[in-house]
Amino acid sequence: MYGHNGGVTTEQTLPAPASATCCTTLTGEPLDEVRAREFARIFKALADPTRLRLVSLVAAREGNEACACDLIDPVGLGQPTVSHHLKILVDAGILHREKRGIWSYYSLAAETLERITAFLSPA
Amino acid sequence: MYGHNGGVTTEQTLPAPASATCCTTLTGEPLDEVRAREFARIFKALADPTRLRLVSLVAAREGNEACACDLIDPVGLGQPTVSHHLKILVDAGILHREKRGIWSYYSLAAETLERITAFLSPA
DNA sequence: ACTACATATCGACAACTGTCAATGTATGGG
DNA sequence: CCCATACATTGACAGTTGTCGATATGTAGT
Repeated sequence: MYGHNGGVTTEQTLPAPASATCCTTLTGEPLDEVRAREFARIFKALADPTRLRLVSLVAAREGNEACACDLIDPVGLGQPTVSHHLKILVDAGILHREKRGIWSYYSLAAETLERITAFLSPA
Repeated sequence: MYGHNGGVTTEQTLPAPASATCCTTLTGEPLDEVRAREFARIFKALADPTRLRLVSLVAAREGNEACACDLIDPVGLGQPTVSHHLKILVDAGILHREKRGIWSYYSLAAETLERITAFLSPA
């Protein structure tokens, strides 16, 4: 009776969970495996100090938007590392990216943050 | 007969950072490294499908409380693995544990969940 | 004491993660 | 075209994580 859920691996570049995560709450029906994986993906993106600081740095900007170049110095890590973290946040649907000329501008994805708070709120 | 309340032990190991995380919001002042680490620790506990399902299974119970034995079969993993995940959730301050007789009862820690929603809500 | 049961802990393993240096890919200015 | 700038990608590495089987701890009943 020992269920083995071996290597459930390799999902790459889902744009955003979106559909099934809508309206789901922690205190509602017990999460099925699919939804649990989708929400875990979002929480995983927030489960790193550097990424939390990046999100808060974006949120602190006028218009909730910041250039990548403005984010590198404050977190004190290398440019490739910051780029890597930003990619994870974008893939999880927490930030939006928009290229303008040379620069990449990142902004808060309010939809996802609202979905997370809705998920946790009736606790 | 389910436990006679004789040795009810509500152990609490490092419930949560609490102090510095109080009232902190994502959209307020940019997170310093200490607070970022504290919130990352909570999100990390939620960043796993199995643990999300465990929390939702507890939340689905009457009184937001469940025995560990009720949680093992639904998630389909081994008992040591479930015990490990529950420990992580307790250490992160997301669940409370209370031993009654032979059983360990887990319940939602509303304080922590509220702090997370407060952290994300003004998004 | 012995047995049965519920849970926690340990040791090990593969898989994943965060970080960096090096390199690649645009974009705009001269 | 050449070059500097802003980001992204790659490859490598140590550290962490999820899972298991085996074992330990603890509680209650006989």
